[in-house]
Parts: sequence; structure tokens; C-alpha cells
Amino acid sequence: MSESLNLRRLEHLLALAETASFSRAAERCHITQSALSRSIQGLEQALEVLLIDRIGKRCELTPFGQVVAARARRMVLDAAELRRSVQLLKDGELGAIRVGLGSGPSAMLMRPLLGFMARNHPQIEVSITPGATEVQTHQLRVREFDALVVDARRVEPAADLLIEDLGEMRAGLVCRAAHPLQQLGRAVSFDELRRYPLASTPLSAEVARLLIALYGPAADPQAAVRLRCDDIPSLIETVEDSDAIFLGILGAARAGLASGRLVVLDTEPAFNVAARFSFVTLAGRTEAPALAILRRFVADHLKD
Amino acid sequence: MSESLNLRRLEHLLALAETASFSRAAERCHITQSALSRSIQGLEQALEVLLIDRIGKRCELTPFGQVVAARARRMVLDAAELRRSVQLLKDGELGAIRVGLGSGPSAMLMRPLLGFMARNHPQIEVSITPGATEVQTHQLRVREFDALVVDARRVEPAADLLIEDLGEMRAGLVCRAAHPLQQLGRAVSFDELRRYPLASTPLSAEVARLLIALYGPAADPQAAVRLRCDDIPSLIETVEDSDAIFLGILGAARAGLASGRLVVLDTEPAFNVAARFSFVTLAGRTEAPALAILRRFVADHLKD
DNA sequence: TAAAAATACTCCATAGGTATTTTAT
DNA sequence: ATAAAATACCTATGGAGTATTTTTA
Repeated sequence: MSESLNLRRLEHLLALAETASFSRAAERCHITQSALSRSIQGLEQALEVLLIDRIGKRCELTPFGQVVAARARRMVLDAAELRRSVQLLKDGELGAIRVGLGSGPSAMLMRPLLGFMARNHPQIEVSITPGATEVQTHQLRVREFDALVVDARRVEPAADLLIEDLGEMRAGLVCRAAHPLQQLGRAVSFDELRRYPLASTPLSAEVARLLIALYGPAADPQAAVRLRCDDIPSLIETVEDSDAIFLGILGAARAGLASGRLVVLDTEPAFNVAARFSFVTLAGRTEAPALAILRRFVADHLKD
Repeated sequence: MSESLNLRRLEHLLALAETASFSRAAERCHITQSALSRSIQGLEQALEVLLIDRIGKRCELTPFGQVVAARARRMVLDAAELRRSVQLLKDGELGAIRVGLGSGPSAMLMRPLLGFMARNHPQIEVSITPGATEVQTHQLRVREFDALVVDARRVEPAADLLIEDLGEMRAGLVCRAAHPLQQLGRAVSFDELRRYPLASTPLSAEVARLLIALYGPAADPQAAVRLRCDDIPSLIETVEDSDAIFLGILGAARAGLASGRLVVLDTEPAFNVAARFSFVTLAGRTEAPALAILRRFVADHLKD
């Protein structure tokens, strides 16, 4: 005696409910009439209830058949939805990505990433959270994040982390082409520089140490930076319209540099600093295809 | 290669999602670890996607596994609900009955039936519709009704109808014990009778013909009945409180007759009429157990 | 080294097909 | 007499068990 309640049999019942004929239902299910007949009998045995009234050649759902068919319809649709969801997820047309950003990447990526996802992948649920890398690494481990984009130097290698290098981004000082210092035609000292307001995102302690090592205590960004703002585009705009000097990733000023409105200021000693970012995920985990989209975008946007 | 998406495998996946261990999940599913392992592999092949990240001894759902598990949960619950619904339906604790009532049964049954179902079977969806028997017979055939309770003489036998006889209910004239006519101590004529208001439900043409045959044209209820109302209890109450005379099924006055407050009035010629009711269903159809409840109630209430 | 998962093999119940019988129009 | 559903019989396979190997903590 067959006795299992399974999806195929429910599909058979639904076909029978719709065609009111074993032969036609069988045809629709791509099986023979006899197979379908036995399938329905199996279902009736499984539920210990008559689902179909066989009235001569006519077939009709019993009250039991009706309630079973109603539920079955939902279940069969759910099964189709399940397959469909998996397919969409596979194609990266569905899914959720939760990404943690270090302060640098946050300043560089936040807005362009949101815009890109909204425009090109509106079905994907995106959650972007800036924060401290040490905390976010833990959140990644407990699966509160799917990936991190952080300063490479702030994440310590571990067996359970997959750390992908995103290459370097040179940092530097940027001013407008018509800036007084630029008119000098030579590398400038930090003392000359600090006559003008320094514009920058909040900088990490590590960067601060670097600056002090290069230019002395006066270069501590805590004191030296006069225009501080999380939003890089706003900083750049300000630099284009004033004598402020941008301190940060040169890539952020890409458009202005390319158009000639902005230039990189030479300093003495040379500002020879580069940021290194990493894309961090948990090792050994199957990643959602949507994550590949994120990785590609990040890789494209975090390089010189 | 096994490749079907079925409920058992989805249950396996859910067990695995909850236990995060193949062995424990297998135990919960009452199969061996190896069987469960293969079951999940089959599911993965069916969907062509990795559902579980095997991280050493640890197991974790992949993003795919998560969406599949979410749907699976719903489907498995639906399956349980399906079984449960069938069981409840079997036990008559669930279901819907749509019954058509002829005018006589309607007057006799409507209120007590509604009350009975509300009190004793609140889960059953009841729909009671009074109407013309000819129309309702058609509605029964097209399954707009599950059963009819009608005057036996109004339904013509047919092969597709299952007509169950509910026995006879004697009809008669009822007045209060202290009624002037009752004081005469003898059978009364229709002329004597009609000095008092006749109280009755609307009567069918057939009953009208019967009355005219017995007592002459003056007995046409169209003219003779002065208190006409669908609600039998109201009529009875009126008869108890006045000199009105009730014309109808004696059973309707059962309580008053038993207590002695009401009596059956003897007439000359004798009022020798009985109603015969039938319980009609479609032949060859499996009936919902809830219908048996209805049948029992009707049989109990439509007898002398 | 021990515990967990995967694999190799074996077995049987089940779903399916073909051929035939039963049933109802 | 015919068309539809049920049944008989056969086959392939999916799902389960046991025993074993592989993997990793």
C-alpha cells in the first residue's frame, strides 16, 4: 500500500480537480491514466478518506477532496515559488547583502554603492553599515554581515576569514588648479600648507601617526584638519570653490583631477601614502550571487 | 541521481537547519545519518544549488538554504494543516453545510437548527436558505446545496436524487385550553371556527387545496388566515394569550400541548392531514460528516 | 584520536508503463 | 458498443539500511 502524502500526488489531484477526468488529468501530468488512478488511490489511502466521487465516467471532488485540493493548490504554488526564488537568487536578481564598511571605504563607497544598487539591482536588499572594523569583524563571524570592506591594515588574518586584496589607492593633497600654493611651481612645506584649511573625512589613528611621522606634531589631523566631514563629494566641491586643501584618497577627486579643475599638490617631504582596502568574507561559506555584484562594484571603485 | 523536490526532503532540510548537525537531524527524522546526508544531496541536485555549507563538523545554511528553508517551513506546516483539516472534517468538527429548506421545514427548523449548530457545532459553517423546492432541487444538482429538507410531495423521485423519508407530522388546529370553542366539549364546524382569527405560516397551494376540499371555499387560507407569520413560536405564543387558533404542524405546539396550556381542537369533518418531509441529497456523492449532524437533527425535530 | 559526514553496497517499496478487465452510458 | 476507470503484472529507481572510508577538530 502506498501511503505517502507528497507533492506529486497533490499535483495529480489538482489536475483531476480541474479536468474532472482521470484520462485528461493523466495527460496533463504526463503519465498514463492507470498511473494517475493509482496515484489518487494512494492519496486516498494516505488520508484514509475518499477524495473523488466516481460517478460513472464523471468525476467530482468530495468535500474532503475540496479541502485537500484547496491546501494542495497553495502547496504546489509554494513549491513553484521555491524553485523560482532559488533561480532568481542564482541569477543575482534577488537576495540580501549586508555589508560593513570601514571609515575609508564608507566615505568612498556609501553613496555610489547605494545609487548603483538602486539603479541596477533594485530587487536586491542592501544594508550598508559603517562602523569600527574590530566590531564588524565579529559581526561578520556571527553572520550579521555577509562581507566587509575595510582598511587592509585593520583586519588581522585568520583561518576563518577570506581576505581579498582590493589593491592600493594613493592618498594625497588636492587643491584647485588656481590655488596660490600651486602658483609657486614647486613642492610646498607643511608650514606653507597649513595656512589654508585642510579638508578631510575623519581620519584613523593610524593615518594620524603616519602624518605626524612625515610632517611633525603639527600635522596631527586632530588639530590640523579644519574642515571635517563624512561626505567626500561635499569636501571636493568645497575645494574646487575655495583655497581649502583636500587630504585623502586621490581617487575621490578623480573627476576634478581629470578635468583639470583640481591638481595634486606636491609636498616636501613627499606625501607617499596609500590606502589598502580589503574585501573580507567568511571562509568556506557559499556566497549569494548578489555578493559577487557587490565585490565587482567595490573592486571597480576602490582602485586608482 | 535522485532529483525530486518533495516534502520529506524539505522536512529533512528543516531538521538540519534546526539542529545544525546531520546526525542529530537524522535522529529527529528517524532515519540514519547516511540517509539524511543523501537526502540533502538529492535536494541540492534537484535545485542545482548548494544548500548547506559543511564547515568541518559544523553545518550552516547557505543563502540558498535559507530561502529554501523559509519556503519549506511553510509547506511542511501546510501539509500538517492539510492532514489536520481532513481529520477535523472526518470528525465533523469542521466543514460547511448549505441546506435548502421548503416553507414547512423552514418554519419548523430555521430557528432551532441555527441555535443547535451555534451551540453544539460552532466550527461548522452553516448556510440555510428557504425557497421554492423546484428551484432548490436544481441548486442541489449543481451543488449549490448539500441537502434539502422539503415537503415529500413536492420533490419528484429521480435516479440522481437520494430521497430519505423523515416520517409524517400530523397537522391540526390548536387553541388554548380555556378557548370558548373548547368549552363546547364537541367537534366544531369550520363556520364556528372562523369566528376566531386563524394563525398560520404562509401555506402552500397544495395545503390550500386540501383545506378547500375538506371545508369548502371559505377555508381557502388566502382568505381564512388572519394572522400570518413565518415565525411559528410567535404564532404559538399568540395562541396561548388569545382566542386565535393555530393551523399547522401539531409538533410545533408540542410544549404547550404537553403542559396543558394548549389543546388540539376537534373539527367536523376531522382535520386529517399530515405533512411528509424528505431529506434530499445527490445520489452517489460522499457526504461531509457534518451533513450527518444535520440529518440527525432534522430527523429528531421533524417527527411527532 | 574521536566524532561527524560522505561513500559503497544492498534491498525493497513505490511510481511508472503495458495490457487487460470492469463499469457505466 | 464504447469510452473511461480500475486492476494485474512487470520494471526501474529512489530512499533506506549497514558497513566503511574520509575528514577535521
